[in-house]
Amino acid sequence: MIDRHLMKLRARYSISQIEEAAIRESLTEVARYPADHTAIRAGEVLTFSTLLLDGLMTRYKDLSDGQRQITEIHVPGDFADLHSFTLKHLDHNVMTLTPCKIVKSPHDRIQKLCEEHPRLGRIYWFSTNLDACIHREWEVSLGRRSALERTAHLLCELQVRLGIVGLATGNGYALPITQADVAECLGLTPVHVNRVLKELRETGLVEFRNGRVTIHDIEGLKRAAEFDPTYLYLGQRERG
Amino acid sequence: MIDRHLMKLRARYSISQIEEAAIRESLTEVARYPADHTAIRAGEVLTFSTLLLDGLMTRYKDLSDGQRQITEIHVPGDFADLHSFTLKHLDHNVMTLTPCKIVKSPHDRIQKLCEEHPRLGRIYWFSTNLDACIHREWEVSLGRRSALERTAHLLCELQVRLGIVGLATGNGYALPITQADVAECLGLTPVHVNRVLKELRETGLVEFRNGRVTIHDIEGLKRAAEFDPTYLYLGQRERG
DNA sequence: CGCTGCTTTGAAGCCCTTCAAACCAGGTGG
DNA sequence: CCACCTGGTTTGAAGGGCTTCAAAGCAGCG
Repeated sequence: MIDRHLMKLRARYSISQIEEAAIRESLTEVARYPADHTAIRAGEVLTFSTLLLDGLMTRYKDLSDGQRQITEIHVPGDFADLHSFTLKHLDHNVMTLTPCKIVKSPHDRIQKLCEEHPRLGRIYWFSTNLDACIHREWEVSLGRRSALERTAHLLCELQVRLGIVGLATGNGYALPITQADVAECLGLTPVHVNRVLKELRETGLVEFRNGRVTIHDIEGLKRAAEFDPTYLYLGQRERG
Repeated sequence: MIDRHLMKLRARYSISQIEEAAIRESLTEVARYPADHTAIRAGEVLTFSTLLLDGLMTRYKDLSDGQRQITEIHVPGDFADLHSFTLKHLDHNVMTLTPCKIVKSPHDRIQKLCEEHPRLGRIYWFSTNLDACIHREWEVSLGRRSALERTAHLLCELQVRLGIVGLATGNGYALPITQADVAECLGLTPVHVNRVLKELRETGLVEFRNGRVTIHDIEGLKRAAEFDPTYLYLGQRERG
């Protein structure tokens, strides 16, 4: 059930059988949410974190004029809100982009897990810091990259992150979201996202149609995005 | 020496004398850096974290064409790179904006601190998550707010964060950085930052001159920025 | 007293937005 | 079985916010 979560962890750290069992014990209730469901509202007191098993979720903030900024996309294997373990309530909302399956991890169990397995505690701390790395890279995109670069960069990031959990090949991946969703990630209008996607398609780099990303030229796409996956901290990070 | 760090912590948590002593013991060497000094380069292996005592530092990323995006400003009392405790090397650079005084906290001591004082461990975990909150708020600014709103928002954020550590009053604070630095925070050109600052000045909201921010209308400024400080998680977070 | 780095201002241009409408596919009901 | 509806995609035309390029102004300093 939590295979993808373990794949994500093991892309950076080795996880022993004992640790794996401890992680499993920290999980409780499974739930399913429909698409476009706000799972967590900013400000509400949380007593558990949400591990995404299947589907896509996002963190987002709304502005008073109805605009919305998505600050991160979550793929299966991610905790959508592990940071709520320390924050207790969130500064942002969390919603599903697609129908999702999740499993809850109560904060008292996470605390027990961290106390009994300090190394896992540090790995989960790392995991929240990895979210911050993604936030920083998005800041760079939003602040300095052109619409085309930004779009290409997002598609590269998802290719890598979905690839880690076995949901992407070199050719592409399922991405059953709308162009409006992409626009909310990129700080653009849906109209302009549409034009950018057209350009990416016509230059033969990548195609995003019918909820699927098909990459025709991965190297060209990375070049267009100036994509450097270092910020995703792949590869084993310590022995043992 | 670490008064401001303690002020920052105590703005959210109570810290006992024992915990305070333990924190002090985790610190070693003090260092001074000149302005515009790159203290940490992306990728280099780190064995300690850097606590900023005095001055201003930033996290930033460079792009191949020479553009730069600052992803966070650090004020006295902040760790510039507590996340290096889990990341071991950074995905970004850290530099001084002004002459700075820092103190180092070796990772092995932080680990000891967290093991012997698990509550402090969680508070430091929280602290890195607070950086992520700031990153998210900046994503919103960069993605959705106009140049004027963005600028006003940054000035509000710094007013609050410097206020926590006793470096700002309701009237303003010292901010000895250039308009070009501000531009690198906001994803704008220095020229446009200059025009926006002129507008903020002429509408009587705030003045940024000679390395000092003078706030003439704090409520108006907050309104212009749609500033909501919730994301800074002020106020006591638990009993005890 | 001229150099240097920062700020300020002007003019022109472009990237992206805005507004509007057509197109298209899938689902529903008559 | 097709007309209709709905949500998403696509395209066009006009406009605006910010950039780019250029140069002048200004303060601190050797």
